[in-house]
Amino acid sequence: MSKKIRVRFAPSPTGGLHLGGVRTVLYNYLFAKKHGGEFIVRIEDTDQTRFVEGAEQYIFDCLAWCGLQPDESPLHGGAYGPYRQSERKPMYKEYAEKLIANGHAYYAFDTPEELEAMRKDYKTAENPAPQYDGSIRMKMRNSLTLPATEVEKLLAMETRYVIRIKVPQNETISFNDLIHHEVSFDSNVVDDKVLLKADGMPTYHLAVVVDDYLMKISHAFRGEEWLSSAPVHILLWKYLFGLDQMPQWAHLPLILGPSGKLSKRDGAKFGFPVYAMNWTDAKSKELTEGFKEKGFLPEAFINLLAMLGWNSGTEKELFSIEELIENFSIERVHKSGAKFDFEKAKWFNQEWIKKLPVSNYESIVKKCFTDKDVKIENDEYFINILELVKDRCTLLTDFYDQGVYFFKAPIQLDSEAVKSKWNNEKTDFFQDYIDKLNAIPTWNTAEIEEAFKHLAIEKSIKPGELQLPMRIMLVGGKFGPAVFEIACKIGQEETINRIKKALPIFNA
RNA sequence: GCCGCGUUGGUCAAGAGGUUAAGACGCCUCCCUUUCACGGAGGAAUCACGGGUUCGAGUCCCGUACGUGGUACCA
Repeated sequence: MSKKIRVRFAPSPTGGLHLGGVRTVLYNYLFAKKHGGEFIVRIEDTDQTRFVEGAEQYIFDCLAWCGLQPDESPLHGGAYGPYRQSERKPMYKEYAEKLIANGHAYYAFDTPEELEAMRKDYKTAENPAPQYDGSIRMKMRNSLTLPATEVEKLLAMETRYVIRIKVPQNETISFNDLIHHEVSFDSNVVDDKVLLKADGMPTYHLAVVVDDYLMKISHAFRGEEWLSSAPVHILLWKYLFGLDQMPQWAHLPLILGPSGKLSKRDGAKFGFPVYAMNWTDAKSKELTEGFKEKGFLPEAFINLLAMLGWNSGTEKELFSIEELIENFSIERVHKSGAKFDFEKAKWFNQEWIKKLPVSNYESIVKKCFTDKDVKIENDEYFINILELVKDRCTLLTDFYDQGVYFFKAPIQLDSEAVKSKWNNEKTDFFQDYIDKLNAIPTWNTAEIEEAFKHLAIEKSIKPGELQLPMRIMLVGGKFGPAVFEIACKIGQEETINRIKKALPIFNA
């Protein structure tokens, strides 16, 4: 009885992959994995005017980064290919013609100009956007209004035509959505959507039902922006394959930006990424930053996306992909859209930085350093440093600022922080401290600190008043782990050098 | 305009007729720390509105408002 679980993500290769898209992938993936099913990626490239070179590969790169690998796709193979709709073109026409034969669709010969005229002529105050529907299809040029001989002739002459669905009048079209439950529409407000375009390509509406059928899709998850066109799909399933064959629908809530629907613009305006990875528009050369390049861990990205529209019902918020698979349930997906909050997103990343062993992201962070010409010669030392500063980083890119001073002396010293309390006694202290440091036989944190405190007491200065200047000398600013720890890590010679270099700056 | 979907603190949210309406992010205060974080303790802040139903409504029903999506030979 119960079919094998098969779900699909069906993107159009037209540009960057945004948050909402990845979340749709994620929910598909989680559902499939939880039920031992298959996750398919089908490329919906039926609109040749919007096709963008490289966009398909980019989508797969994003999925790979997120760790959401398809079981079947144009790149991964599978038994239900081809997985690009452009390569399936002949299949759709067959079904469109079947619909005509059964009286559920018709040829329409109206030119774009005629359609435009129709929209203008029938436009009224109450109906500002007239549709090609049951109330006006009999006034247009199609195989319903033209004599059969005329239709034959037009077809024989290879006149450009489209095939439109003939939506019945006065019916209630309803279906049971996994998230919204019972949803229904009055068929009179559903228009006769184009099924097959003049170029022979199917529209989304035809393609999605034909392919979902042929690929044996059991559950269809998609964004809520599709809910309004669901009645067309329901009708098509009814006419073509039978409602009992239809997948279970789940229309996922939208992810909103600070003001309405989340857009690429929001990202630019508010300074957060909306795409999974960097995307450069081929024409404008405009670069849109991605979560990956912003310094997000894929674990965190997945985690935060999962929580945007779903909740386990417990207080747990940090989930690994395995835990998500185990806990996910479509019943707990919310009905309403969620506003994306970058602050919370950063919190997830910070938590994952703390949670994961540094070896997980060492190479990514290393690249941040080498990109800025800081050479990492000792991996063990590098990992050590990362461990030391990880609590201070919310993005992977933060490691650079939090850790550079372990590899090279600070260029700028925040001398303003010490100036007001700086005096000759302190200069004197540090000069003597240099000698003490030189005398330390085995360089370690305890010895460095011991020498510091003894000398401070000897000179009757509170050690606390000397720690900040010392920190500025070594780090350059008011941040970082314990000072003596830092001194220990950077070494005897380097510590002394930095103090020597800083003294004249403080005295200036 | 019409149609669909939605509405618990600033944000994410728990909640399935009876709760002092969880928790998290952010914000504020304090502790820890003579740095910055981490960690810990506390605080401010919410059921869109109006009618019902009910002994009792954030929870059910109806309206209104607001938000959001659709209204293409785009997906």
